[in-house]
Amino acid sequence: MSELPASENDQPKKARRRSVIRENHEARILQVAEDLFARNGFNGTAVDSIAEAAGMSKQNMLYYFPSKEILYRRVLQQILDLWVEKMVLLLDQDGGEPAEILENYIRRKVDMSRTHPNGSKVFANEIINGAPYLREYLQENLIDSLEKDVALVRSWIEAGKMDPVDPYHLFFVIWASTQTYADFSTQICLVMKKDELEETDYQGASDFIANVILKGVGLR
Amino acid sequence: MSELPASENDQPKKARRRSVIRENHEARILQVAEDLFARNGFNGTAVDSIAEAAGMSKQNMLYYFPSKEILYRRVLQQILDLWVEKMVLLLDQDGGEPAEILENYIRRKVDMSRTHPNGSKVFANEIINGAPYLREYLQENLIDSLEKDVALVRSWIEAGKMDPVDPYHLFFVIWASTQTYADFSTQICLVMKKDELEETDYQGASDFIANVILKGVGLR
DNA sequence: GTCTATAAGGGGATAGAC
DNA sequence: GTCTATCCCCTTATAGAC
Repeated sequence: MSELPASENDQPKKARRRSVIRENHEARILQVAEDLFARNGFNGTAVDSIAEAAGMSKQNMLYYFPSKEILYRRVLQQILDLWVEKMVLLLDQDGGEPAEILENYIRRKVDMSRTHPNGSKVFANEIINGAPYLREYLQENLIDSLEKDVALVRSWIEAGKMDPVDPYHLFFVIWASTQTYADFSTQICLVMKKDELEETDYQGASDFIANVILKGVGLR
Repeated sequence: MSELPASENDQPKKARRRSVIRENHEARILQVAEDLFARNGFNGTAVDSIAEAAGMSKQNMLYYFPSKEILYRRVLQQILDLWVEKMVLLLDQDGGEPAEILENYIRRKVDMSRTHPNGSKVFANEIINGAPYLREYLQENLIDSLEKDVALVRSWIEAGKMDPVDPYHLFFVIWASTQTYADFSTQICLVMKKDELEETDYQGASDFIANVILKGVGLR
């Protein structure tokens, strides 16, 4: 009688409710974990502190994510899925002009720093520390899409639409410039003497980066 | 008889030899500590592993640096002294033209990433994690020198020598672009499919950043 | 799913002999 | 200055009751 057949469309209330609880708890854990990993790094974050922030006991948290490493990998995965989906490539607007495509890319990346600063910081921590957990993922996912973007930029150069710059350095500089408003926000806030960055700061950053880079590579 | 007066120019051999040992050991510890803190962060670096890399026992290491935090602060201090001395300001060449001053600044910063990548990574880790240890130092040292640099850029703009860009964003972008070749070298190596960056990569980075930014702000 | 209890180990730091 | 021995806390993770 306690055996519940795993029927899809006739799921008993009990089972359905359990899975809703699981989803809610997992989502909450992932959210606070991202925040804490961003602020304290992997080693600096105690499982206990994550559980506390999520409003449950450590043991209960470990019921959902059996180990800290598994949880960390899930946090990374969540970030990367978002980045790959929205950020990595230029190619989602084939028809546009180079200047328009590049400017949109830059503005989207700054916007990502504004809306997902913690994800960016977790990612930055990972990379600085040698990318122990996501080296493979980057090799399998980042490289190919970047190659396509590089080829696109090369085609613009060959068509005489922009200056003959090195496309790799172009992307490295765009990534660095846009992500710095998330990763180094502490330093930026410090010198700007404010507690946190405001809308206008991100706006100013987008404008500056887009203007300087587009003009700098001969697209404006 | 065992009491040695602290005379300056008549120091007994024994004391002098001891102090040489101390200096050598401290230097070696600081060096390997910078490397390990860069790769693993503060929390990810065991005192034991620093001692081992320095070729001595943990207890012996703690004789020179009584605590891990004291050692870490010294590592940070060492990096910052170097940066402040050589990097932070534009002002050491009053006579030059804006384009020349800015280009030199950019090239020096890329060079810093090449010659002191570990220092840059330790610094980056600190900032990303909210600058717990060097917030004060930055407030006392970075802000003032930046303000001077910002004022200088403003004077260039007022003199009509360059486009009216926001000087703060200019510096944030220069910092990010130049430091990324140290901090994110793992990612850069990954997509360039090489084990480490070479001379020509830094050269290419300097050229790209200097060209794009100078042209981008109307200085070329 | 959640709790109490606890195992098991790592890591920072100190005491004291030599 | 260096070594042996040790303390003790923090942290991850598991066992088992409810």
